[in-house]
Amino acid sequence: MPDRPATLRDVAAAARVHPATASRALNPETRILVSEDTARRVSAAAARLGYRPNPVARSLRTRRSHTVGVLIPDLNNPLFPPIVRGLEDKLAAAGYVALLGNTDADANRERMIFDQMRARHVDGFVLATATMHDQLLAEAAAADLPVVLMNRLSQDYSFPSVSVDNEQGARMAVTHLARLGHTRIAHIAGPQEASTGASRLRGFRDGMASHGLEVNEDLIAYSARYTVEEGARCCTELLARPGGFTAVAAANDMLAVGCYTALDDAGLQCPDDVSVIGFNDMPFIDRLKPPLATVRFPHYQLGTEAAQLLLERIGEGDGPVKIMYLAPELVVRGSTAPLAGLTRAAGQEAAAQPSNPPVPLDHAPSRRARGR
Amino acid sequence: MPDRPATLRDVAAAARVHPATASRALNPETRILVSEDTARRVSAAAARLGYRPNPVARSLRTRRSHTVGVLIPDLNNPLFPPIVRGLEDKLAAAGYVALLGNTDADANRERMIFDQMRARHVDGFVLATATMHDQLLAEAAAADLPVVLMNRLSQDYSFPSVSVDNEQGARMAVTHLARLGHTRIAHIAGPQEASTGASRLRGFRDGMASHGLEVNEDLIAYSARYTVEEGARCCTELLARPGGFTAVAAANDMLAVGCYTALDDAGLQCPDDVSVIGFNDMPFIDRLKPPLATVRFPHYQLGTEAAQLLLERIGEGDGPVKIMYLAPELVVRGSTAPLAGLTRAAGQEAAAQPSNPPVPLDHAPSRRARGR
DNA sequence: CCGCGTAGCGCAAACGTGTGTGGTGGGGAG
DNA sequence: CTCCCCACCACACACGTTTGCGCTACGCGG
Repeated sequence: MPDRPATLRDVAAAARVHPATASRALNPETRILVSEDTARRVSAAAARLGYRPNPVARSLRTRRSHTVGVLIPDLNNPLFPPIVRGLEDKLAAAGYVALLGNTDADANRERMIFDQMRARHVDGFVLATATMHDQLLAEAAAADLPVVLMNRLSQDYSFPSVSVDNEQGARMAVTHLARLGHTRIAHIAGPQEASTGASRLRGFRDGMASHGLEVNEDLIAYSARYTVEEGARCCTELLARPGGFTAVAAANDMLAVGCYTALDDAGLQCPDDVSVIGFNDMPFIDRLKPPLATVRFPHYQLGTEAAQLLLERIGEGDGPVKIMYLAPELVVRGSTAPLAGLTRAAGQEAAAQPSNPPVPLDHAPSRRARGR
Repeated sequence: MPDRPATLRDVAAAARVHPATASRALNPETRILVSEDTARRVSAAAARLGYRPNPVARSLRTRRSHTVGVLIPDLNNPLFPPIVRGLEDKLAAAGYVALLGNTDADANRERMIFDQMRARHVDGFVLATATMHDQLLAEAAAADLPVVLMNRLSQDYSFPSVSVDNEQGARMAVTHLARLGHTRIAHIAGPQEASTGASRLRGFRDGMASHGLEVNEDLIAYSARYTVEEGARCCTELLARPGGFTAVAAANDMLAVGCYTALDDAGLQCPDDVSVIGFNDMPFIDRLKPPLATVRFPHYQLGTEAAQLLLERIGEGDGPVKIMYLAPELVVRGSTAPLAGLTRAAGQEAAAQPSNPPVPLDHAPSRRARGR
């Protein structure tokens, strides 16, 4: 065996043809240009020599790196691993590979990573980072770089995107709480620079209105980031305000977990004193102290759809811009309970059945906690 | 501005030198070969044109892709995101980028991904996949490909590796349970093809022996994979065997979570009826129903150290093979309690202080559950 | 029989960079 | 003054692949 990996010239020599012919014979696109006989001969030689085309040389020539950049805030956020897996699986099936970068919601870091990836000549970008109106999109558009937005939208430019229907999801959360009898419902809003934060707030307001509930601005706290700490801070802040509340809808599971800590510190019980509902249905969130009720969307599929959209953009150049929404799904768990003094039956909605195809983690049917 | 990105020839032309000279002037290694004056001129021209070296062309020439392959079982396992971040951060600082592949503990998939990455000419590998004696290592060694093992060892070949001291960690878990008064301690072993599974089992046996406790084979169940389901299956199996037990040390947090489900299904309370301790201190594991006691190791640092070792291998060719162990740390939480009938004081060990630098998730000091 | 279209293949030039080799000029030593 | 050495730079080629172009041979219609 050769210590040096077989090159196209070796294959060509073995098949007694010119390297150019070997190239055409091996490329499915151009195989029709060579006779069937020689194509077979070349293929045989390639197989015999264990030939593997050098993607670096190919990239240099074709100006296609078959890599895409994926920018996310932080891989440690349990929301992202399934999404990233969906992305990578889909991309890998098409011969692409993802370079992922964690921006930590830092604009400078984001800029650095973006430039670095552009220097590496990625064929496209999937942006799941939070900031809404930034210059990166303009640059990418100017450079004709395919970009797909994930879980965010952009009004300035029109980019393909795939995201969950956040307004609808927030409405569903509010509706659930309202049906349990809650009227004073608080909201911990996400960062308003993020489209998820803004649209979930809209959905919250809309849902309250449609149930004839007053939206008291005192019952809305604005978090600066999607973290447990921020959730705790906001919840504590809400508890200090006058009026009080019996339920809180958080814009995100992380923020909801923060509520747990804040309620704990205040000596309050969830769900007996305060019902809590989150958003995202992060892995393992169903195993928390009271299992967290939340709004689920198919994480893995979000990734595959984003990959699909990007591949279409890369392949066909510019077609129609597709904006895709995935339907959210209410998941009722033990962190919400009927308002004290109501009949138990008020809370007996059927919990949605877990039916995401690829999330391999155990979703054992968690029993609803009994209200007392 | 040029629609076409500036190339080295453009820079050379702007500085009135030959491209070769420009190349040498810009490369820190070879800068001494050109006069200081021209070096300055070239640098100025490069800056003015916004020149970014084309990494593809450079890779083709230098046979260095500045990419490394990272193979892990499954990104959805919460253990891995912090590790991967450590890896990527360290690699990025050195100008490298990680291509990560999820093997799903499937040998065929692993083989495919490995080949694909080799085809992409990665400069090295970080292998965190579980199977111990495989052919991939032999191939990599034969091809002189730098390889670093993460959380696994190989006796056949000598590869650099970084992992937690699994035996010591398992001993610490057993010691903790023994000090609480438990004598009948069960073990849910990890897959024995994985070095973690084997060494934690050794540590368990060793710990039991050093406390003068009998290691009954009936109290050891072997899981096929590190999953919640397998943990539940094994725990149920243990419960069905004669003799009984009052504490269980799982080889992994996932398996421990499975114990929760199994105990729940059997109508048993943790920690009142059975104490449970895990291994890894996965993110969010401190927020479970009873917060899970476990053995922690610095995840992020595991990643950075692996990256460091790999970079050394890549840079300096072959030096001494370093085998690095990170010290584990016992984390006592509410899932373990003194054996019923003992004095409370027996369980009053000080909980280890959380002091990992980079794990940004909230580790609120979880109060120990009171044994009754 | 000739011309032309076409299938099939070879030739060579790229893509952008790194590097071995050679050549030129100037300065210092003999 | 001559020779040599060294600093500095240009030349050319290589890395492995794709692709536009042109050449040859063959078949077929006029």
